[in-house]
Amino acid sequence: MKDRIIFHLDVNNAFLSWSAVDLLEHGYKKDIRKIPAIIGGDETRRRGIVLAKSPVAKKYGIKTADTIYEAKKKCPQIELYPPYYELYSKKSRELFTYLKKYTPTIEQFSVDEAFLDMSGTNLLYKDHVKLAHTIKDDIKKRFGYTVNIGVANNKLCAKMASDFEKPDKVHTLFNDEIKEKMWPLPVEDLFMCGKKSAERLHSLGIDTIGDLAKADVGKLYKHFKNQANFLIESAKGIDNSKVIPRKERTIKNESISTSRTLSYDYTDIDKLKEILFKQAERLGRELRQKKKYTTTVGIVLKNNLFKSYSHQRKVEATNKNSVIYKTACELLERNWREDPIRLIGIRLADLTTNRDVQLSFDSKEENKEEEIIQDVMDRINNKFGGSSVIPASMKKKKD
DNA sequence: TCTGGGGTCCTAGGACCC
DNA sequence: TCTGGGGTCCTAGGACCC
Repeated sequence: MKDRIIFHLDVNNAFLSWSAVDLLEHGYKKDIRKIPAIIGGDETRRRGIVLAKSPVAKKYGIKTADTIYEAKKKCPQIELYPPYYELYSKKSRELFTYLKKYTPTIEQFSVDEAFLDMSGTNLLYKDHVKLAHTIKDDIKKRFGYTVNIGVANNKLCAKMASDFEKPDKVHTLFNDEIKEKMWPLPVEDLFMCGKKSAERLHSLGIDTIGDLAKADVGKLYKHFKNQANFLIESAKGIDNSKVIPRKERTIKNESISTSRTLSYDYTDIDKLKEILFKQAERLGRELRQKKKYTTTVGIVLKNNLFKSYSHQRKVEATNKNSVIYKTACELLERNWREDPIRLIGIRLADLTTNRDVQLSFDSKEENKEEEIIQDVMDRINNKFGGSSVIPASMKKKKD
């Protein structure tokens, strides 16, 4: 079998770069990529964490997901900019549209990451490494920000390669380079080996990816169960997964969710329900937009001690705000431990496309009426955003 | 004013059925 | 009179990713 050629493309400091480009386009004098700057959440609303950092900020030891408080301690003159998610979606769409001209086999891995299967394009592109450079440079010229591209024989190695040295670089990690380029790295650098797994591996004396590649599956099985084999194969640079465009992907139990960190801890169940109401509405609308129905409604709570707990329940396939809200409220009533709540959210899981439910005539009539009302409200809310229209029963204060 | 928000996947344990 | 046991569905919790 011929070797595959896979690219992994990663926008350097995506949120910060995209904000920087947008600010410059709007006449802002500073390029925030060149100063100690971060994109971060709102501290006053208790969402103060670092979402992206400039290379200078990184030099001060600031890491993604640090608190803003920590970041300021590490670098007092740090400049903080808010995130603009709509801008990021727009930049992301723009990028993916552009990438499609090189291959139709693109997998969007996140808002700023993509896998491209370049196998079989040898006739078109003789030198894939050169092509990667061309794409990288063209993106910089066209869009004004830099990317890293990893070139390898599978997705895992391409992903590892794009992570090597940043920014604005192309790296290769072909099968014959794995020992030399990947094995000396610490295990925590291995994709899908997170903090918990890395800690355990270190405690077993497995420190580098090379150590892990040579480890005995039997010995690791005790600690990692079925994960053991996967970790060792990954360390060897083995990965047979395909590049699958989103549309063609089948997800086992598709879910959508929304959650909110509250600006102070709530101890009043009615206030919690008000939040659930808005969330039910938002998810209901998303469901209807996707033309899907949910069969599982769940809530998630995080208390003042950062302890999270969740409860879920199967429901008849539905896309109605009222059912989602009612179920969420019941779950809250039954399971809230009366602890101060820092975060609350709703999750809809096991989404389906068709609603194979038998309805009685009466409920059909009721249904129709609710559907008409919901449809009108959706259209207004989609147009004007958020909860422009809400039932009178919910008309009062905001979060 | 220290610790976001949106996802996928896996596992353990209990209920229930034959 | 010693406790079967396989399969499926469901829930809660957690690991991992960005």
